[in-house]
Amino acid sequence: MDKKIATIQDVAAEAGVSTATVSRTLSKPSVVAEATREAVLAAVERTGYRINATASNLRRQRTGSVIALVPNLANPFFSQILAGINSVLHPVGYGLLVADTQAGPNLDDRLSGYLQSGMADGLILFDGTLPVEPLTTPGRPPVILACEWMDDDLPSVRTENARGASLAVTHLLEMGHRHIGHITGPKGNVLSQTRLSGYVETLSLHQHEQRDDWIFDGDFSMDSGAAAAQKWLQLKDRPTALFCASDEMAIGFMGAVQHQGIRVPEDVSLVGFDNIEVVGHLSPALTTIRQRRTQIGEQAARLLLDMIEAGTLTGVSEIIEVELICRDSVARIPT
Amino acid sequence: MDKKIATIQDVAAEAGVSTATVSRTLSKPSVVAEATREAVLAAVERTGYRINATASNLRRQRTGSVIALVPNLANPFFSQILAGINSVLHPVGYGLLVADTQAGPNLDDRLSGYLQSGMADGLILFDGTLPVEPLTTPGRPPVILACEWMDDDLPSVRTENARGASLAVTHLLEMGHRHIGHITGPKGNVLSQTRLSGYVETLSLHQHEQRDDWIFDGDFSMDSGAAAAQKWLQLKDRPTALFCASDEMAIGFMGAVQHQGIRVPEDVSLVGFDNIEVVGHLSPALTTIRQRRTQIGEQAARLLLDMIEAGTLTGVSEIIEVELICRDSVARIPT
DNA sequence: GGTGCTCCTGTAAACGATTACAGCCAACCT
DNA sequence: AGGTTGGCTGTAATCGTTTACAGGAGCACC
Repeated sequence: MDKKIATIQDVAAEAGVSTATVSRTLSKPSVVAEATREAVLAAVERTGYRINATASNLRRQRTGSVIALVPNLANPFFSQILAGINSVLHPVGYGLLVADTQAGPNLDDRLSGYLQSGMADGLILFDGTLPVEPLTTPGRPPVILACEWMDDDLPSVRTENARGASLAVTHLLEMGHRHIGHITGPKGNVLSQTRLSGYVETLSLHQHEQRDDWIFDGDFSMDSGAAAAQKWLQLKDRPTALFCASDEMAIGFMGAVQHQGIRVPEDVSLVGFDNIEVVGHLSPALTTIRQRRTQIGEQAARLLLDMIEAGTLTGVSEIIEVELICRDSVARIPT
Repeated sequence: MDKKIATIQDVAAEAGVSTATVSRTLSKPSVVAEATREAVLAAVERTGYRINATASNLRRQRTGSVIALVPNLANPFFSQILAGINSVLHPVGYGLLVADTQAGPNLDDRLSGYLQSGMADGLILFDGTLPVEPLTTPGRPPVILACEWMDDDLPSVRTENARGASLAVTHLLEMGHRHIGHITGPKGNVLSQTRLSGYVETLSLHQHEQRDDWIFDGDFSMDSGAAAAQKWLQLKDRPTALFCASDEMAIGFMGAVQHQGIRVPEDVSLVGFDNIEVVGHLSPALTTIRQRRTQIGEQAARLLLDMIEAGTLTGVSEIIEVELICRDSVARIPT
């Protein structure tokens, strides 16, 4: 029978009221009389009416959705954050659009494309290396940075990266290690830089030896961890412990050295960063710095919603605590 | 200056043409005269005009987005699939909305909510256990199932699950194993069932011993793999090899038994399923069945787009090939 | 009885695009 | 010259809501 989807007109006719009343019943029930409200709701029920989001959004000059702009969607690191974002957005009627900054040709255009497209009421940016220039476009929606951040005063949600690095290195020192290396994240990334300087500063603070060839270039990926392992193996004077800027690199490193018969933690100790789920199931289970990813997502979504509702482009930032998770990848060295 | 975002009216005024011409220039450039086109494009440039997607969608009776309904967004298994979906959707101007079937209270309502919301032109469903009843709603958009599937004739994209199981078990048999166990996925899941029966049938085919206590209940998670390991350890008569219905369970199992000093593959051989990235970096690297996840996403998106453009609710299905990836987690047993 | 409230509801104008339809003009043909 | 054609453009209706504004009903108070 009802081939077509009912519109607000149909409901109005069915209930014998005007469309305005139907609309009000649905959005601000308190202003319509009890009897009318019931009649309308009954009509809604009978017609199977569902509000047309597109029309509603057009009229209300909003889109009802938020874009999460992720550097690489295939990276599982983000999925849990997305879950956190969605858990906040969905209950209040916002949809989550995801987009990949790697897809497509020109990076600059893409960011401004998303900003100006009017496809979303707000943007969650996970990539701190994007050009800032498009962010100055006049009618742009509010933006919040998650995980990474820029030097500008854009609001952001991030974790205590420097403190995480410090926790990791301090732990290694406390376990008696004196030769501590580091595998970095990609160059030019704020996370890499912050964790690296956290590592450097902690060692300086305790006046411990630092050597350039104990710092290995990585890019957060497992493969880069494995590559670092090759470098480490070739070293004459190897550090006895490594702080890895990501769990994935720690996994890659560990797999590669174990393949060569090197034992972890007896021959080399490792501390990771992130506490992704798998590292607890490795053998040895990886000692690491925990980042609460769900919480990052939730906070970012919440702060962004605040900005959207307040209609402002500026907002507060938030720092999420990190925590050292001790497992079995660090050996105690007698001093 | 330009505080407000330019509308098509502004462009029309600026270019000295009607809004219709502007619209045509942007959607079907071939029908407008060269000179006009240039004038319009220049005006677009000057005003910084971006088409308002909401208004366009309302008029065209579409939404320009597709919903991916994932059982658990935090599960990294899906992120690569989402990337595949997006890589197809984005170039043709569709957005990807992601939603979690676990969020919120009533499952039944949620699916029908998404179906009727009119928020999307199509739906990609990753959960084969959802109730089918809402799928009979009249004005619903096209739906495609990915990975999992239902007994109905909904179009789907899936991998060769039975063949994957068969490849895994056959490989173990060829390596000389005669006592082969299995860790299953969650009960009631088609993937679990199909992989389990693939396992059973392959063993039957070769007339090999099967024992109920060699089949361990799992749910695809690492924890459930670790739990299976405990059961396996308590067994008097242990299978020498296990086919795990997911890589994650294989990881959990391997971690747990290695923790007890059991060696893989010398003491127990393992084959996983999925080929998630991390398993290549484990030690030993896991032998597994590869599912091309990006391809699953791409195909699902492509088939769904076909249905959307054709305006039909029925479509073709696609089966993606699997492949055995031999690594180091299976020992050869002298026979 | 008139005035002023309060409560509720209806009218109608937006929101910003797309597109069927019609009209205009120039060129071409007979 | 008149008719036809084809290429291009403009007019205006339309998509389905929301909401400012106005209006009517009922009531109380002076």
